[in-house]
Amino acid sequence: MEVRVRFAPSPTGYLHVGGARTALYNWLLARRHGGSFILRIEDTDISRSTEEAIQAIMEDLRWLGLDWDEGPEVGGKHFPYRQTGRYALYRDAAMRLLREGKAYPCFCEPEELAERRREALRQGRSPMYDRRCLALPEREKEARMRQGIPYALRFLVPEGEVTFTDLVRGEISFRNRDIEDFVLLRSDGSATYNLAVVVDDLEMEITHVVRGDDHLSNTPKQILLYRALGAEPPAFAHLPMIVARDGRPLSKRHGDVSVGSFREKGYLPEAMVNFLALLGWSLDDSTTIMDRTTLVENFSLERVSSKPAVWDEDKLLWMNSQYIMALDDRELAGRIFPFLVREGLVEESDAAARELLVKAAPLIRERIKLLADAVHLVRFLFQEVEIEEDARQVLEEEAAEPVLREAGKALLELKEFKAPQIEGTLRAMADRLGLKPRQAFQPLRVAITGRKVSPPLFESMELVGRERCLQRIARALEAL
RNA sequence: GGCGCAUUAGUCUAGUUGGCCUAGGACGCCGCCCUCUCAAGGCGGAGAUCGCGGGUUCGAAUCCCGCAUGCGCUACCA
Repeated sequence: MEVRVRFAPSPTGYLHVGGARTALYNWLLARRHGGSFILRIEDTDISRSTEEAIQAIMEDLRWLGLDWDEGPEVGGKHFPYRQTGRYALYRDAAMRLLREGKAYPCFCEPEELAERRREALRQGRSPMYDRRCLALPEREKEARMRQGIPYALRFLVPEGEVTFTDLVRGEISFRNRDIEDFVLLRSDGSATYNLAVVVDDLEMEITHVVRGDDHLSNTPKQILLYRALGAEPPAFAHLPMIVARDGRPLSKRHGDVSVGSFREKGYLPEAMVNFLALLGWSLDDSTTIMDRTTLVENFSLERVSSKPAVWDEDKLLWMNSQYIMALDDRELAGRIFPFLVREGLVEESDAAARELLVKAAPLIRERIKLLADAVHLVRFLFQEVEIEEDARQVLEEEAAEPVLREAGKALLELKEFKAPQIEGTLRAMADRLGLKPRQAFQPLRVAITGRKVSPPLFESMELVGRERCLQRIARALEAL
């Protein structure tokens, strides 16, 4: 049987890392088994769903390389792939349940239900629906319906218990008497989450429901619904939550955890994917860096952990640096370039700048953990330098003036303005002045790059070029 | 209150059927080396009585029971 999985975000905000991991695991499972990965937008909550959020979620999924086989923009035979277009399906299912006596109308008002719930809690009782509308005489129900009194449709939870095998956690069971008669259709006719998911997963022939842990207690309700509809439930796998260091579920409270924000900070999608994959899953006892192919070839739900994982950005950062170091010059430059454009350092169309960046790539590769880190490291290549505040002190040191003076002369006489030659002549100069390398080179670094920290000096000078180097040295000298 | 799930170092985790675990790997941290700055790299180090308490066993992180803590659900949200 073909493996069919889905990622079903509700577009009430941006895709956050927890959602991204859920999507990734689903995608991985589909790719591992040559199945289908379906994207379905759960926008039954119209008031909170937005079109922008849908677009943003799709953009983030694409950025991560999680392509869907069916869903918005790609279509599929189970169209449409957003719940707002599937009302008829939910209604049909609900009405069928009503006809078969597996659901019943409830005329209770939301406010009064809320009040009863509060009261129950106050008295230490379980705040479950008391089925008072189920007890209504048939004639009374019909009368009220005829009068047009709005009603919600509740599922009549049967007796017994629900036991299922979660692919991550093993056997889990719930007693039905702990499950209340949940609402299927709201009084405005719209479907609630539990009804919609079941109807959709059924209609879309989903074989594995892989989702967050927070849905674990919804599962028995859904299984009951599958059975009531005369269908076999799919397999379930509940992923542990991603929490912050304080042990609470990761959320906005802990800073921006949207996938988009990581992209903007300069994380690589391949690093995100690798890191996300390892948040709750492992290949073995030692493999940490894995490319997409390795992930696809080895992913299995059996190796998914059931304990919540703490989001550790330090490790993500390290992983990102690993992926950055693995990029070749041109690729790395290509990824950094947009960040320079964003900073206004270069024009999008500046081909020469692109080439210069390619040459600078080997100098910065091991010095950045985020693509955005490159900006301040290469700024001096694209802009005249402005000496940074904390770098001025370097020029105030005693050795600064003679170094700049002598270096200027030495560089002027150099036949070939290449890193090895530059290094040779500058080291000789340092010897002549009786200075340690550091004493001799720091003032030059500040003059050329404007900062105390920069890519390797000689290579940087080569890229800046003789003329500009001499100008910068002269300027620094004037400023003394 | 009820129901459910989880519990190996600061963190991610390995540990699938009890012995190869005096608990392995990685991030982070500390030290040394390398060094023109910063990194990267190399070498080394600290850090876990495997939540707690019982039990089963020749032997338990691994099996059983109890407890504690945390989290989730308990909506006409998803």
